[in-house]
Amino acid sequence: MAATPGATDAGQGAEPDERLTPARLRGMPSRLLALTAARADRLVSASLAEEDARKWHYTVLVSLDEFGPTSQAGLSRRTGIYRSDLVAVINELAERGLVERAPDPGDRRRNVITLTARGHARLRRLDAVLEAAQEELMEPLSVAERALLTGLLERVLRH
Amino acid sequence: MAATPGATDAGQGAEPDERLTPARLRGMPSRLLALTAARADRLVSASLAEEDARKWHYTVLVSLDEFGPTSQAGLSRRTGIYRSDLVAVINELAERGLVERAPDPGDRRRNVITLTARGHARLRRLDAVLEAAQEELMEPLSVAERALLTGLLERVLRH
DNA sequence: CACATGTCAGTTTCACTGAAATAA
DNA sequence: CTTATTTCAGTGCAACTGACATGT
Repeated sequence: MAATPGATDAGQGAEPDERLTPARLRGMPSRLLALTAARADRLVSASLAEEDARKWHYTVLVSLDEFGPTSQAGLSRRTGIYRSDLVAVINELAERGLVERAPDPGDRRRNVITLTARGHARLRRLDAVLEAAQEELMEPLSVAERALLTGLLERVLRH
Repeated sequence: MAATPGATDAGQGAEPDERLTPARLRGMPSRLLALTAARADRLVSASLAEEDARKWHYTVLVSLDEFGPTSQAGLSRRTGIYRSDLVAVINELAERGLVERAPDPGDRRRNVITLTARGHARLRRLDAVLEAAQEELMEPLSVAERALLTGLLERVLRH
């Protein structure tokens, strides 16, 4: 998803006719990964959009929930969202009353971002929505196969 | 890779500190897919860039090689590249002498794009480069595990 | 008439940069 | 003086849209 915001675009919306895909491309791991990530991203983004949320909203809310109130710079480091872009994300969350932005008395350069009660409630809702999206994505696989897939991906990622 | 051009961006370049990633995000399939696809894309794009090529160049060359001379609209349908953007891709390939653009005598709206001898040679080179990139990506996995991974991805994709 | 093709000019969306204001 | 934080203005790129000219 988003803690590395992830395959945001994930490629062209207009998928080509798969039957006409050149053989050399069909089994190529990088391509399969791109296609699958793109589908995952579409699923997740669409689910969140129905809840008036975006991936970064979720990422920030989760991070605040698990680590407690944090400065914007700290959030940026945790989430991978650029400090510049975080401003807008926090603005949107604050508008919706999901977080509060208050100056840090201990270091007056900082804003401390805090999850509100509404933010908590919204996060629980989004957790469920995300869970459902993952389920839909992995639907063709058994539980054991899902674990296998994530395990293989983790190993590829662990360099 | 590219036949659906794929997770082009694949997310922010600045990956967050993985140790600080919220637990709920860590094992999330959509996120693992996004991260892995991003890494794959970086690897592939960098390899191709060293050869003065981009993913779409490869996609178009492969498509011409496997299906023979094709109109731009046909190429667009096969590769998923927008017909508007194809113009630039074909221009770049033609500049390098890898393809030729000639009016179709049978249907004068069309340009027929043909792979040149140089284009063939370049394609063989790019095949090798791509193969090496896939190998580097999948390096942590055994041959059997690679097949397992691609098989699982194919099943997820096959809806 | 409609539809397809190749082209161009444009918007949008994101990742990303640079710099200013404030404070440590 | 150097460094960190927040913010804003703006760049670059890739996907995508709309429209036009030409031809079927």
